[in-house]
Amino acid sequence: MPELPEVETIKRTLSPLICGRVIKELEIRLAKILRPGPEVFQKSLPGQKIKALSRRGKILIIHLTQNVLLFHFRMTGNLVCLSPQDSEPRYTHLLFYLDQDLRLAYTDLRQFGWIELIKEDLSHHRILSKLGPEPFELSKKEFFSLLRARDRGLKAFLLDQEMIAGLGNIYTDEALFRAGLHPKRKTSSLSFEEAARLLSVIKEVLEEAIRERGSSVRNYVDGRGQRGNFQRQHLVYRKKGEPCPRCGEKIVYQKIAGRGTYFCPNCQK
DNA sequence: GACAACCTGACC
DNA sequence: GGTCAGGTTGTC
Repeated sequence: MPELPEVETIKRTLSPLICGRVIKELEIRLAKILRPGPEVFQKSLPGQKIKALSRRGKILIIHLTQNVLLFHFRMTGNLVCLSPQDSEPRYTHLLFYLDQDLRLAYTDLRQFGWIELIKEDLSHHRILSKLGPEPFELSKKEFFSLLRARDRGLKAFLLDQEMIAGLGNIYTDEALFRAGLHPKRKTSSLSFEEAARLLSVIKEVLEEAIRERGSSVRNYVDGRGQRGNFQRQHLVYRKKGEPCPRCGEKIVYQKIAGRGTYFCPNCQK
């Protein structure tokens, strides 16, 4: 489900609701999503205060008094804060009971996501430390050299979290369209100017998506349970057969790098 | 690189 | 019935 803009929106909407709250109790209904396992969660979490929220790539980070929780939502995971009158969402697998009568529900229809409890330092975490740079912190020169590290298709490169963190299927397709680049174009064939343009539209599309509070294509809602609006601005994603907004040719759908990919064969070379 | 695997549901 | 889904990982 969520890519960088959605996780960022969850972070921003959840922060004011749960920072400063204390975890009173924990209800675990699906143990397999918890790392290292349910016993550690049950033993460690009650009594801890939520200090701050942050994000790295598509991972949401909750900083507690003693520990840190990492959430990876994969395709359909989500985290919502419930008021006393709110009914519990479907597919709730973990429920935090907080003070002030609040509940924090982790839901995940497809059960691909995971939550990890960490004791030690974040900086040498096996997953976090392997993530590529945040798009907003990436310079043209760094991006250009990442592109040349290994020659492969642009779509596969942009989806690779170890190259650049946070892009998924939607924003990859939208950025490649804005840049006028074909998803199968080889990374090392880009000129410096093309690379600079690609990086600039990546930042642009992510910023716009965050401003619109993410894309709600199907299930996604933010930390308050509200849908995002950026799906209305999508130019190619899920637009198979529709006219290209730039040239009018039909948008094509093709499986590329293992993912359903939408692009304009006329505008993207 | 392609493909299956992990799951449940929506849509044709 | 088959195909597809805001993701990642392990296997040829």
